[in-house]
Amino acid sequence: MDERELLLLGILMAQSQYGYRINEFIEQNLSRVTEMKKPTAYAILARLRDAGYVVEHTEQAGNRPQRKVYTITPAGKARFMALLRESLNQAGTPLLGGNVGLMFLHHLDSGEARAALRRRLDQVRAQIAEYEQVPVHSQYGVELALDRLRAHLRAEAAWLEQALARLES
Amino acid sequence: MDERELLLLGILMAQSQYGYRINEFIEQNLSRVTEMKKPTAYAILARLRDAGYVVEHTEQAGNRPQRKVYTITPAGKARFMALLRESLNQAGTPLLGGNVGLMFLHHLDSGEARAALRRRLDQVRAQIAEYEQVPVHSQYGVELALDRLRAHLRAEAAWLEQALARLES
DNA sequence: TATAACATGTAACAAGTTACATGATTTC
DNA sequence: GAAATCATGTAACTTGTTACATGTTATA
Repeated sequence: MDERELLLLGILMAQSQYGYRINEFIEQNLSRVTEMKKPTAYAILARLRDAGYVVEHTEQAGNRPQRKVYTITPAGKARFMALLRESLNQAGTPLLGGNVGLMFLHHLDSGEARAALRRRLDQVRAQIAEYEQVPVHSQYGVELALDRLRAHLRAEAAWLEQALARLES
Repeated sequence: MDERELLLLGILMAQSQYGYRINEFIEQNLSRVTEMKKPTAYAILARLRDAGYVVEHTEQAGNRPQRKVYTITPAGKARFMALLRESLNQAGTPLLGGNVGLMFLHHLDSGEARAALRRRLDQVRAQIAEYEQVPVHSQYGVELALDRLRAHLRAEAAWLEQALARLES
């Protein structure tokens, strides 16, 4: 199941768009949800077109470079719903990074270990603060995803606090 | 920063080992921490050898196929500590999957949306139950990493419950 | 007048996975 | 006698990233 394909189709469900704008939107608003880069977006858009999930028509605004506007087809909408159901029905284990370091924490003396975890805690708290300030752009359901990320950040902070408390004793 | 390199060096910090056993250990005990596959492990081991972080000596037990046993060198130990510090000091945003689906949850009618989240909740609860049963093999610091994963699974369950409650109202 | 923004892409590269190759040996 | 385990790897494939190519038009 390709989350990127679902994302692009989902964006096109709301309105027809050209690649540059889609990528721009992702970079500016969805950096926390996906890390898809520009050439990848263009490539997947072309793939979706070849598969008949979207149609492409070129558009020219004034004498600016021509745009390739993508519009989702009925087949694309069906594909979107199928991918959406697939994605929502699978929980997906949170395989988060940073675990390997924790595994070997005991190789540091307890002073350094605590200092490292404290630094990590500070970073997580900073991230939480940053997320609180993210504007509530209720476009699509971004808030739901952001809310989930916030919950996990808070869980990470709480876990670090608890791990630190255990190290103190 | 390559977590896999850190992992292999960390395993070799405890004892010299040959590739097959290392991979076996990872598959059996660390499937939740890393998804590194066999050929990748062999490749990184060879790379570490070329870099002088480990030395390789072949060993033959009876007339079984010969093993390449890897032993960490002083340079390897230094490298391990450097990677460990680097890994521990960076928090790393939990970029978890499944967010894209959530973004488009509103494309399902509320009945189906709730059903999907409930299924997801069931899966997360099942995973939590599974984790409770993981034997406490205090080899290395696996428990610390597992404890963190458990915390995130519980946070995910709590978040899903809350999201469901919001959908009901 | 230089540089950033607009708009689309290609090409080279990096990294990891799957499938396959090899050959002995224990287990069913 | 067949299949699984032991043990190491290679080769082909997949996927995505970075860097580059191209050409126009606002902006500093």
